[in-house]
Amino acid sequence: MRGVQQQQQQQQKMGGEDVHAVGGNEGNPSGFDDVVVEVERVMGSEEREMWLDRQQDDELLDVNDASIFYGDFPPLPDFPCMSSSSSSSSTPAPVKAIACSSSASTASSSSSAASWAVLKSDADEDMERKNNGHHIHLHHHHHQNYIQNSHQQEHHGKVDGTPAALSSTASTEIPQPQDQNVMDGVDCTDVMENFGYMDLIDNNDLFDPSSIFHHDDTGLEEFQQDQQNQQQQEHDSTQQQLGQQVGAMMYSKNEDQTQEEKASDDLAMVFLEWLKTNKETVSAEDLRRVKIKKATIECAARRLGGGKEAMKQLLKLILEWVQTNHLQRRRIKESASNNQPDHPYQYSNPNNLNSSSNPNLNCNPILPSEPNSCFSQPAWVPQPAYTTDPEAAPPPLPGFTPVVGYMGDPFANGAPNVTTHHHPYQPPTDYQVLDTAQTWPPSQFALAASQYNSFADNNLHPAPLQQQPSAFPGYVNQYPYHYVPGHNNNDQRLLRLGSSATKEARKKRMARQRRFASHHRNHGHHHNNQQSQLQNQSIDQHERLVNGNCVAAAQANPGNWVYWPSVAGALASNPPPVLPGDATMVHPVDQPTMQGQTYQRQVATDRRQGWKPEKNLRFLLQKVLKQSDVGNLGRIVLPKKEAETHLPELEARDGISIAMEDIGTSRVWNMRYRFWPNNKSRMYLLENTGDFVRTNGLQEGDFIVIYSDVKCGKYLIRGVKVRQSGTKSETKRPGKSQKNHHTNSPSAAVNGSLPTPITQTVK
DNA sequence: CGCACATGCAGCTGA
DNA sequence: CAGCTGCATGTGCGA
Repeated sequence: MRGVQQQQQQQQKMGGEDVHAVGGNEGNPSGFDDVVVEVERVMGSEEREMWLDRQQDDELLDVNDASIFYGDFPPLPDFPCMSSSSSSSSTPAPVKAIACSSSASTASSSSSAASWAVLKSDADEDMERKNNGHHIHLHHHHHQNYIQNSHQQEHHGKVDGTPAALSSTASTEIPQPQDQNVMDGVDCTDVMENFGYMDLIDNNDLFDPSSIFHHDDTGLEEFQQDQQNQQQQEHDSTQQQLGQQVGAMMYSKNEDQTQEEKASDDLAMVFLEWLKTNKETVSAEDLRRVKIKKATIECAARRLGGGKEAMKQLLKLILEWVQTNHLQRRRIKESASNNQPDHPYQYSNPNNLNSSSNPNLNCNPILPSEPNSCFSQPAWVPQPAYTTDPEAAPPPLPGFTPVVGYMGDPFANGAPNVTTHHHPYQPPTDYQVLDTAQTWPPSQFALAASQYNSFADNNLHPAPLQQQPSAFPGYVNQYPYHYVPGHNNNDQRLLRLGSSATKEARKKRMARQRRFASHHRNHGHHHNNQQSQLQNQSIDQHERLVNGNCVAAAQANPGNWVYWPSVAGALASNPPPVLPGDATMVHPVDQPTMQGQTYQRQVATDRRQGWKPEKNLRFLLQKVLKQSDVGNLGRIVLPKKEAETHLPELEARDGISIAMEDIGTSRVWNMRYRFWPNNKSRMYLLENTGDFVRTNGLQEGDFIVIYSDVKCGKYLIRGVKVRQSGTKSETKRPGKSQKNHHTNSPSAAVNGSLPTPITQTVK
């Protein structure tokens, strides 16, 4: 399951960010992103001087490749990488707390796994060497720990056909005579020499990484060797060679050599043409700065239809982009005559700031490498929601209002980090990590990505994260959080540059976002199936594993293994339109009986009770309680259809333990979800509800609503009392007469099927 | 008529 | 014998 989710997430992630300037990228699922293709030139020792700015970056890499990765990409908190988290929920994590913590560490390590293929132009060298040729170097760096997720490996294996590729530190170096430019195990691929830095902040415009998954290390290696040989033979590489190399690089994975060569030729021609046309306006410096993740390239190529033609097209796009955007920016920048060194990373991607400075961001959801990693326990531990004893539930961390739900907030994490480190409310790293990486379901991911895109467009509107916690809209694009402008001019400049996307680019982004959204939905179903299978195998085990991921749950139910639902179920459900501006209302039917003021009141109540509207809750089902539900039987019959649709599939009649967090009290109830055979059918029940009902004073006619937290996949339950105004408590409804067929279904709720007293008050 | 669901009730367990 | 568990049956609604 997890693997699948991760994959999906990763894919999604990729979608949002791939083409970034060197810096960054949020979502490159290292799983697939492990291999990032950076179009950059391998810095020769001699060149270092010229690349002071770059050197810094390199150092960053050296220090912490993970940091690079993170930094490079804008943290997409929304990234469901968590989905892995969600997946994680279902993921086998034998030991609760430990699992989480370990995962966290893993995450960091994995994050480092990001490998970059750097497209570099040898321009510099050429320049230095008499402009005699361009070399393309592919650096591929991996992190040893990179693959911890077996699923990922599997995935890679499938895709790449070379599972080892991911894990292996394949460094593909091409004609870089001097050195491989490997830093701390991080290999960089220099594809184009003399190529400048391409600020690809808006690279999204150019490429859609969504489909990117993997790369074939083997391919890279081969390519590298090939390139090296070539280099030896023809040290005086020409521009054409460069072009070929570029082409080869772009074509690099899994393509047979012949194909690569052909592609290279074609690409070379394209490149040459372009060079001829623009040699006067484009300098080696410019080209050198063009850095594109390999994964991005691959993805983009795929999106363009794949194959040689796609690569050609892609190359054209890139060149065009360089021509139109980059140069323009560069001129502006230069004219600005800023004293600050032209730091490629900074310049290209604001995120870099973050990454470099905050190594802890290892959990960046973007990192495909380690979905699990996101499960850093620390993040969860503090969550009051899972505390068994409501009394004991600690208040939300000061200064970090959004607790559980908020953590998941896309920008809770990313925004602050991305923009600057100055944000006063920047949550602890753990939280961020947790947030993003851990539990985000794919769907969120997509949204996140889209939001991210939005960010690019809106980044100029600063808004302290903290200030709008409640506004978190969930999946909606109307992302309330805008990146906070950096305190330093550079940051702001970067942002502006990043937002300099063309209308065309914007259109593309929008289209991509739409695609992602639909993609997620599909994935959701897929996950669901996966989950089901897993459960079939061993429910108990599954429960344990899940539990392990949710430390809080474990704490809440010591000794009790509970099932933390994976997001899958939730995802499977119709994507609930999140009401903009109110995260609480995950589903329109969320509060079927509440309307207008009543609802408002409810929200207020929720907040008072510690209910965090920021949570990304997805409405699953609701049930108007019958007498038999609130009696002493301690069980509630659940609507069959909704149960089957939104709750984990039950293979055994015993069902599964399921932790239900009481939204109102944050208390976690360990309930059992099961079914009874009934006339060739099933009757689904939620057992062990007695205490919950009593605690909430629920009576017949009241209803419960079950949500799933899309971030961590846990289930939440809410008891809603329905009382006629004036009537103190007992509202015995003509129970029997009212069938709640419709009440159970969201749609029904929408239709107002729920028992809706003329005037009702939700207590 | 079939389905979903409310609940009646038999059987079992443990105090 | 109370309480719980699980099944069976009755009821209402929709196809």
